[in-house]
Amino acid sequence: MTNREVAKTLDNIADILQIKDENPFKVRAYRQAANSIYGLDENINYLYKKGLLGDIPGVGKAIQAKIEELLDKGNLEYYDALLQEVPQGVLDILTIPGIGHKTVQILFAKLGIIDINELLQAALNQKIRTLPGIGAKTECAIINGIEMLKENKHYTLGLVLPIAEELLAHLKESEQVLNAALVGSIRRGKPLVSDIDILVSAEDEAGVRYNTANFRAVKQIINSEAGHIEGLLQYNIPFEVIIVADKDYYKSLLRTTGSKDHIKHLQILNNRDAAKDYQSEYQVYSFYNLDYIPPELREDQGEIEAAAEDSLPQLVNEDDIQGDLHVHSNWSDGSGKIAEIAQMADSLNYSYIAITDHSRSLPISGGLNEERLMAQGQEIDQLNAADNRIKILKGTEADILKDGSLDFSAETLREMDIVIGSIHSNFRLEKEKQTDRIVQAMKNENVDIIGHLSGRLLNRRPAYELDYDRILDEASKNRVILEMNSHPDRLDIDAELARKAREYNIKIAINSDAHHKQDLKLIKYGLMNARRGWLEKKDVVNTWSWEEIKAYIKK
DNA sequence: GCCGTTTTCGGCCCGACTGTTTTCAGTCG
Repeated sequence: MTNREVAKTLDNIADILQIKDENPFKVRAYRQAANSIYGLDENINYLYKKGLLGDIPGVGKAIQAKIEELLDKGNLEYYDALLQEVPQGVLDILTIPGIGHKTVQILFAKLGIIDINELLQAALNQKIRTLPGIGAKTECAIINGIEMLKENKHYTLGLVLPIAEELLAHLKESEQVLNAALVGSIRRGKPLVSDIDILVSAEDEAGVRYNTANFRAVKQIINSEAGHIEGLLQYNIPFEVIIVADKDYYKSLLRTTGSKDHIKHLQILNNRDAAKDYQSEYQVYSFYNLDYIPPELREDQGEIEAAAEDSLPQLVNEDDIQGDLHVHSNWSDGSGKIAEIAQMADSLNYSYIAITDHSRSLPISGGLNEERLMAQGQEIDQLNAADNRIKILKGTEADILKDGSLDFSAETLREMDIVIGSIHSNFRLEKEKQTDRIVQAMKNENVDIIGHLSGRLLNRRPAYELDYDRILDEASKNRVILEMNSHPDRLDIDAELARKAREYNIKIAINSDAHHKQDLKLIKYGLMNARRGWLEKKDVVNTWSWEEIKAYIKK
């Protein structure tokens, strides 16, 4: 069992206990343990073997025993019994925006609704509005919410990529496999993907078949015919393994990477049969008289024309990244000490890192008031004095309040090396008001970066209404940096807007928004998205030295 | 259910917004 699966189980237990209206502190205990496990650096099986489960914050005797049972037997009696009372389908209802545990409890108790489909039927029949405390508006919100969820038949790249990489590594271990790669939308770095596609070249298909079926996360093989294996992985993620002869590998690599529009456009360009033995994708593109096109650009958005004219962008690379400008510590809702985060940043060869904890209007996240912010600054000064391998920057992720002001005084903000302004409340203002609010923040001379601009949460919450032309115009005028938030649930701003921002000469910061030190590595998702937005090194401020950034943000 | 330079009990982040009400409960961050 993986860390994620253990954490998810504890989270589900918390949900069921909350629906059953049990002691809220007990609920929180399960949630905290789950959160700790989500953020662990180590494999939980390893910790169990070493007898270190009890060292995980929030894991006491009772939860430790439950984790051990899970890891030993693959299931947990306590949890199975809870599921008898409150089935999984009831928990799924919690994913509908605006529906919490109390509402789920009422739906379950009064109408016996046990899954999303039954809920939709009841809502369409106007039965929900008859329940105590629930009216027509909520009923409508339920219908809209379910429709939104049904449209989202896609998985976030953050969920799928680690499993895909594991399956790829597993296949590569086998002797029969000559070449193998992730292909399809994963290779193109799309934030949401519908399945995992892997291309394999092999002389012996039977060996590949055997190996695929033996991968630990394979739930079911649906189809297995010549050149092709199809099935389901954990979380019901569909996967496909495409097997070709080695001489066809690079041609197939291009074809299976897609996108469909990109391939179609290529074929119109040159309809001759490219039945050659290519040694690389570069060679395939040169057959079409084109420069090599990186997978992230292959969406038929002008990349083929650019490749023909030798004017493709030199996309930003992982090696270019010099630091991270948005990281939370245990001073607010992060889990790591500043010193540990700095150490991790050093191991990633960064030269600077900004500690940007929440501000006071986010009390649930332990937002800092002026006094604590200053105290944090002193700790950072001490750390910088003790160790100069990495520069720790003093920052804040200050809330943009409803009227566009920030909840720190100008005086306090001036003390900071870097200030991110972000919205964490009032998501549903009308378009003009929401835009005014952000423009107001951008005009604030102390704001350097706007964090997660659109507020979208993939598969969960749509972006809020904004006039993006006006935003880009003002960002450019006020020399405000826009954040490319790397969290795979956000990837905000999206690639399309990033590309547009580039036209306005707006600079982008690819930030991790890490809440655990391990999350610093999430930057790879932001990088993929930045590349999909055609961004080059010069567009991305955290490819620059801190001195260069400082000179840029000094307005 | 966890945790403890107040350790075996008694605490354990909260404030704004929304919808349903007519003073409040539920949700969200």
